[in-house]
Amino acid sequence: MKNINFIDCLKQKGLKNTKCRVLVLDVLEQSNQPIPVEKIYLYLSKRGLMVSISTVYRTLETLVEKNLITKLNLIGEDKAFFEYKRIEHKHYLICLSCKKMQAFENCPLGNYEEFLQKETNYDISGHKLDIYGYCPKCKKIKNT
Amino acid sequence: MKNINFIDCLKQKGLKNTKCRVLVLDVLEQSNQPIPVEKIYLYLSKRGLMVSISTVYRTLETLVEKNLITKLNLIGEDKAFFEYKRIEHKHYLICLSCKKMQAFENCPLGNYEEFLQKETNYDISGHKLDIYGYCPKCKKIKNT
DNA sequence: CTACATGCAAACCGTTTGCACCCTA
DNA sequence: TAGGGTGCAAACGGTTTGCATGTAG
Repeated sequence: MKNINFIDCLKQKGLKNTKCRVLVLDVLEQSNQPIPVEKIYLYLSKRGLMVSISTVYRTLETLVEKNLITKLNLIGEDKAFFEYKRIEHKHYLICLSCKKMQAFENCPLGNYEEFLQKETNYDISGHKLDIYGYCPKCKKIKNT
Repeated sequence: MKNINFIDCLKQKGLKNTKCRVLVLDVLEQSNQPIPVEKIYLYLSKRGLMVSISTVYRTLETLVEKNLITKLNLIGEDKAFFEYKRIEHKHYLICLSCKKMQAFENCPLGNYEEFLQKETNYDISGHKLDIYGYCPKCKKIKNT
């Protein structure tokens, strides 16, 4: 029962154990791609948790602050997406047509950050890389 | 007088030559970093062009459609930024504290897109890479 | 002269907030 | 039982839109 992990996880971060928080973590952890707020809200209610949308926003904000999830801004979307923060470093290949987001794990940056840090004297904390294109299905449709 | 270029440019794209469009292109072309809409609006009025904010939005939308400028969504900003679309391929090193955006031109992706295209069978059209950190100045402040 | 560009104000939509109430620890 | 979490509704801020008017080609 992984939800117990989430409960511990919340406790460690000094957060109270709340149905909403646990379920949000669960929903995001289950998903293999970032989700917009409305969908999170929807999933929660599907699982029988009726919360107000503002609670969802507040929950997400808290979990971002505590570094348990990540907020994403994607091209062509004017709302925020969220994803569970895994240990692995991930990037997404995003289909411009169907919006499907497929993760790929090997990061092409390599040790470029270190190099850039030396070169610019910045204190680099991370990067954001998304690759855009058309998935095999949409590519076919586009070309017919 | 580069504005003549812009006029030609608009004509080529089948757009009417408008003060607002030319000036927006000029403002973005002048800037060495992406600008939010309000600032564009401000610059226009500084240069003596009083337009309504909706015209600015419509202008930007049009120019994006015609591939003359690019719309950006940046982490931690809930509004859109725009930049002039140059031939060179650029990425930004963004300071999380002062929000300064410094471009760097050598793209660490190399031929990774080709590789990914072969591997995934996607039709890849581009990518978005931003690197985040603290600039030398803010880094110093942060550590004191 | 006509299609497209603009101004204005209202609508929109995602997100945030103030306040009263509730519940976890 | 105290301090954080929640619901509700209103506010907010960036962006879009409908419609009447103006203007480039």
